[in-house]
Amino acid sequence: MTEEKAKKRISIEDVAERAKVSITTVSRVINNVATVSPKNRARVEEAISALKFKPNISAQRLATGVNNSVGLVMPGYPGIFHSFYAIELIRGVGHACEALHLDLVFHITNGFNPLNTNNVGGVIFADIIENRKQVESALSVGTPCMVINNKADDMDVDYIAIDNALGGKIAADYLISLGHKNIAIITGNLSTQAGAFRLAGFKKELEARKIQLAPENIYEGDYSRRSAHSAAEKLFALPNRPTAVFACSDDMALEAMTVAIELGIKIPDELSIVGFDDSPACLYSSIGLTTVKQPLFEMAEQAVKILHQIVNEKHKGRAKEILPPKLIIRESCSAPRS
Amino acid sequence: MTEEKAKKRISIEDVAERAKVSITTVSRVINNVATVSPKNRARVEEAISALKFKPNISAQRLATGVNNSVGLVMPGYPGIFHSFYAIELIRGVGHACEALHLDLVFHITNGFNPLNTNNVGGVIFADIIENRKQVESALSVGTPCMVINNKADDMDVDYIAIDNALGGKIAADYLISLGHKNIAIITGNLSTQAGAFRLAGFKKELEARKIQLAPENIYEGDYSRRSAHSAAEKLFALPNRPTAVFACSDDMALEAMTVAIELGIKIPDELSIVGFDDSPACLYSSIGLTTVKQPLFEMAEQAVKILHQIVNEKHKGRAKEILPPKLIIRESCSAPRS
DNA sequence: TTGAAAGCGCTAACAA
DNA sequence: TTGTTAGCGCTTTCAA
Repeated sequence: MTEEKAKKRISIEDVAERAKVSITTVSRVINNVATVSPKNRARVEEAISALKFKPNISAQRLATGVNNSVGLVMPGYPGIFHSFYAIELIRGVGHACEALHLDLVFHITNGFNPLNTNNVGGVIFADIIENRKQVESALSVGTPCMVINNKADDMDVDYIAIDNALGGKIAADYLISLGHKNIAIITGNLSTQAGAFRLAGFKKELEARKIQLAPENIYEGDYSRRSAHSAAEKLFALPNRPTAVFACSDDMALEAMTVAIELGIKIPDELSIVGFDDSPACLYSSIGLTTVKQPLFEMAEQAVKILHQIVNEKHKGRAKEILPPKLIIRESCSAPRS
Repeated sequence: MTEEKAKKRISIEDVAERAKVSITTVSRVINNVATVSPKNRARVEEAISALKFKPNISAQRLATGVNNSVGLVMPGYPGIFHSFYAIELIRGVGHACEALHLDLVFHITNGFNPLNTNNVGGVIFADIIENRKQVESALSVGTPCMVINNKADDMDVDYIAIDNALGGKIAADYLISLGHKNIAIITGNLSTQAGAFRLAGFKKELEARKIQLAPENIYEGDYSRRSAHSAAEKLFALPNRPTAVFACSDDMALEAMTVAIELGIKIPDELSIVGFDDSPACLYSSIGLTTVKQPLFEMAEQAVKILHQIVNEKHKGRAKEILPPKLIIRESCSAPRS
């Protein structure tokens, strides 16, 4: 056998040998510990770059017990990745991880498979729909968790969410202030918090302002364009057609707009529409969509920061943050024609 | 001091103790080794679930030297995440990782910061724009790498890409077969392979079919809607206005369509448009966009599978795969008006 | 079928 | 300022 064995990865020992110091000293320069003589530091650095040494992170984690990575678990239902929502979360989390030098471990879940959260320092659950079990399981083994986009008050977990009720209120308030009295809503999926809260906030504001919300003016959608399409058709065929509609997502608002245009209904003159999300799609519709913008990116970023504090035990108490959405006015609304 | 110390994580030893076996036996059941008596196996399993034990993955990796995670590094330039391209890659990679039980470590890069690829089994580089150095560095320390969307023939690295030249040819072929003779192109960024190859394939096919491509019918865009907007304005103002245009991305095609409509040019009667990507935006334009679809999801999935083979030394030779795009016909093209 | 013990590559007392 | 050494939690010979 003259065969060579595969050359093994180079380790801290190889570096130590070449630099003629102990592995401890090498470890010290890796970790920027001050107590290393300039001479030794230089030699170690030379050896590191000559050998192209990169520390073995698994070994570091095992030795320190510290794991500087965060898991991001997202529900894997079809279409989620084509939603503006998911993209913004990934971007925000990614950005924050980058800034904090955290590894981002990305996990798409069906909600049922058990999750081994033991290889991450903490976990961010982007929404909890089907996967409450996974959150509980992570919590039970002591993994720091952060839930995004759910007011998870029933769960003894830290969370950060959008104030969806406020979002509904903002939409209602704007439409009312424009003078509308016959207002409709195409809701999101009401089994999601976002869907339910937007409707609730909207309703409440109408009530407070003494505007009637007729039952036939409430149409339950599910965020999909399909659902908005049929909702819009029914709404626009009403004998007493609403002069304004609040669609609980931009996709749905855009679809409603398309239906209206096909029907020859003039926007915003005959119909005002407000959406929710401020997705890029708004910008390229024929009529700029007025919408309620949610700080998704910021929410995701903030989630990472808080999780990081929790992991480092720098966070006091449960985090329960609620971020306000805000109105972006474009061209799709006006006062009703009298 | 009556204070309790934080309870430590439960380890294989705790399980062994409770099950009254050695840690070796516990390790065996974790790893599904056959040689464990049913009785012991049952006891270990009981202990594991009672204690909610989850193996420490860093320790496993250190002990085995095997790292079942793949890094995905994406360029971090602004806007990438709003591109259909990036999303499809993430989806495809995520899906394949899920199927192969690989951890996906997501890394957004500016292209300059050094990358420690030592904590992943292999790396997928989604496109290489600014970050050729990072690829070379990963390669030099022996990390298995896979480049996506670049025919990286100059780099001794495995890659998988789309046949962009074929994409250009397909678009040209379709337009020619419809009877067009005055055809224009709005190119992508020509400093990217995709941009350059699509143009080259397009040009070549026109030449082969003896169709003249006038210099003023070639307009260099950069995939952005802005660039397409000004390109379209110039193109449509030409004295001898083209009857067909191939825009090298759907976004650009859609923008060109918008400009045309504003100018009162009828699509497809007076102008045929073909795009590239088959992004979801196509479906919701007023006129369905005929486009060249690239198998991005499949490419990403395939990249993971190949990388996985490489890591496990089950791949013979360099992978150099090229996937064909295909034409999706919708409503934006017709024969030219004679 | 089982267990003792030697690492995997690194960090962190502790001693010098 | 430096080095020795004992782990971190797991896998894997090797013997029994």
